[in-house]
Amino acid sequence: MAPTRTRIQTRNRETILAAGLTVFSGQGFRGATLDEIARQAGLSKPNLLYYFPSKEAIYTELLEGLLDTWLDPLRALDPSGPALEELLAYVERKLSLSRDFPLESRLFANEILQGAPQIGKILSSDLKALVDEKAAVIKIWADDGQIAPVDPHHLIFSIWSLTQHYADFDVQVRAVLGKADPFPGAEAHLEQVFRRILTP
Amino acid sequence: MAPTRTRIQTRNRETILAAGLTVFSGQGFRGATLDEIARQAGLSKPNLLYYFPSKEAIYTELLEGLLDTWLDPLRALDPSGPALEELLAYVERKLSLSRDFPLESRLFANEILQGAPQIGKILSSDLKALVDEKAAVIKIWADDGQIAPVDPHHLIFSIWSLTQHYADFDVQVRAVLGKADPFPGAEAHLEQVFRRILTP
DNA sequence: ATACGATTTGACCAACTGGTCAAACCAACG
DNA sequence: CGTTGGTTTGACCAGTTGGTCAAATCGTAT
Repeated sequence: MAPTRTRIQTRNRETILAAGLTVFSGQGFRGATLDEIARQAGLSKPNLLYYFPSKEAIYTELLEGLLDTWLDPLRALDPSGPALEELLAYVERKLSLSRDFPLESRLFANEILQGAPQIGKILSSDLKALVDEKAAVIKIWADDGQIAPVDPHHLIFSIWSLTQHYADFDVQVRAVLGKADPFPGAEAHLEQVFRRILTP
Repeated sequence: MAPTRTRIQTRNRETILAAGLTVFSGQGFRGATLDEIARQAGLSKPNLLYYFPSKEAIYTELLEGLLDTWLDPLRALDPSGPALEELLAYVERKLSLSRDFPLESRLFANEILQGAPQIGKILSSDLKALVDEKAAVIKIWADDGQIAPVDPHHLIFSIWSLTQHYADFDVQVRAVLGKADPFPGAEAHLEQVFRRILTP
């Protein structure tokens, strides 16, 4: 059963996780320090370690809590829905995650970039299984002629890539565009792009 | 004028930069250590610091040396060439960089992810200028009807995103696909995708 | 109020960090 | 051979790192 927690425990664990998200997403696991996380959280370092047994525990809990949220949009892809609309809705849900949770996106990107030492196993088991399942759905849609023929796995990679780019490379995108919020333009562009890719 | 260098200097500086590339691209700037770079290079730590004044100097030299190579494919986009072929060739050049220089790609990705503390300035000056120039070319092509209408800046972002994904998220791609080299599939997929996006 | 467990912290530690320095080493040229 | 300048290193340093611990403080149920 889940451990019983006091109000204070719940609040402080959340504060710490929020601070950890900020620091880990900007520095990666090795580059982040407990002192910095403690400062961000407004707690003393020993106090952090009263709520979490180690630096790694904070990081792991963040990543695992994140993964579900991150895959929900793909899970929601409905095999019985209209193919094109389902895929466009998936793109939009994924882009919304980038807009609303950029830190989470960068945390994940950092982990993968550094070789996925913590979640590598999960990627090749759970994630692979989910992707294979949804790729099969996409293949059926393509074979049916509901969408243009396309490699289902690479299509999924393309969706991930294009949507997460706006969170992960935010600094670059803004530097090139000037100061403007890139998301309105991104959304219109991506809808247009995927319509052209997928329309039979 | 460029500093005169002995044979040993040239060789050791290259060894150090190669080691630095490996370590920085896997850990980011803060996460990397001089000890680890020295170990990778097969040199002692004080010896590293005989060739470079600081950790940051190694990192900066790597990044700056990289940036030119990284932007060459975009520079080579020829306004007088046939639009679709030019853009498809650009995609292929960019994908080749991902295949042949994945460490360089990840080093760059790490720098951007962490807020581009070293090259932020260059992004909003040189990079922005280059992108604006090439975006204007693409706009003309679209207005001419040589390619389908598309937001030029976001098109460039899409090319960067889709091609670099296979280097930066290599671990994830391989985990999902199984062990296979993803690049042959990626190349065919991306050509198909950009043909559909750009064909008028 | 008081007693109890939950919470917080200052002091501390060993390992590691980027970096320094003087001394040793080495290659090549006269 | 010897000297000279480039090269290498062991010993060292001050600051930082993740983590520990006993003692102090707090909250609250009685």
